[in-house]
Amino acid sequence: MNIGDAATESGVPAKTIRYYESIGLIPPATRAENGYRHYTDFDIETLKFIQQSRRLGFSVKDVGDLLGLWQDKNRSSADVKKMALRHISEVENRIAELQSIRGTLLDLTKKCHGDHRPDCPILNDLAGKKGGGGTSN
Amino acid sequence: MNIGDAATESGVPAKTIRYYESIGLIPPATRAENGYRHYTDFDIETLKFIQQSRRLGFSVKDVGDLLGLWQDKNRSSADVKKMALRHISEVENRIAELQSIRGTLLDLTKKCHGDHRPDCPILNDLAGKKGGGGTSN
DNA sequence: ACTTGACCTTCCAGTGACTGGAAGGTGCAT
DNA sequence: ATGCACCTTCCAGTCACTGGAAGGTCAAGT
Repeated sequence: MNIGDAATESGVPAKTIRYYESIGLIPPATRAENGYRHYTDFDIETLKFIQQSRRLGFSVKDVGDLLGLWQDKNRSSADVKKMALRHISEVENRIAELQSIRGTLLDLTKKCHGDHRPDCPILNDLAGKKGGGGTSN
Repeated sequence: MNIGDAATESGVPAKTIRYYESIGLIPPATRAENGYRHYTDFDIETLKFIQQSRRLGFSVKDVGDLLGLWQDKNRSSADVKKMALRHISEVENRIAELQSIRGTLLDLTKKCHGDHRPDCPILNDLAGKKGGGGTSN
């Protein structure tokens, strides 16, 4: 299977497959006589594994670790779970940050009448000046 | 005021101030005879405005637009509000994505016993295989 | 006068995770 | 023989900084 088909099968773009090879996330593909990369069904599975891990927000470095665990038949599931729990906590921190940002922005937009006049509590807040109204955030 | 003091006052690191100048987000600072950049109180306010906008997750490009509106006394508040609302919707999309990721990960970690044994539903899912459990995904 | 140390300057490189594009080789059908 | 889709490598760009090297400047201390 050439890289284009591997890309279609796995959902990972050909460019990204080459990139993953270049950073050592996947081993160098075997080559045909013409120099084309060649992929097996196992390679496709690996690419799908990477794809799904990335979709769940694991960093490429973490994906490397997960791949190692996946292929280590002597792994302990505790190691995998630990990584997942740590990642969950990062995701939760990020969600909390974004919710705080959302709250502030909603508050500001509520205060802004949003018409042709220039007066705007959003800009006032960004400039560090107190808004017109009551309690914020 | 030299760049170090401007950094302390505004909360924007000196390196980042130079960077903002290099990409044209802020105009080139005036220079003292020795070549040192010189900042006024107005410059500090601008840097604080940028800092707060970035904290709220606006891209540097958006911050440029916001700065333009801030300094345009003929702006309409509707333009500002529109930008804020668009940004809120992006933030909300991102939150939804992260919550979906969080849900999937929580589900997987619940199914993983997390002990010395290698059997692990997390890895099975990443590999695209159905988990062991009864309930459908 | 000299040295030390904290500033400041510029420029180059690296981060993370790709993505786009140029320049050129290969395979297959017409 | 030609066209086209595919493959190859390598370089550059994205976003928003951040680190570091190499060197100039300034005020204080000895």
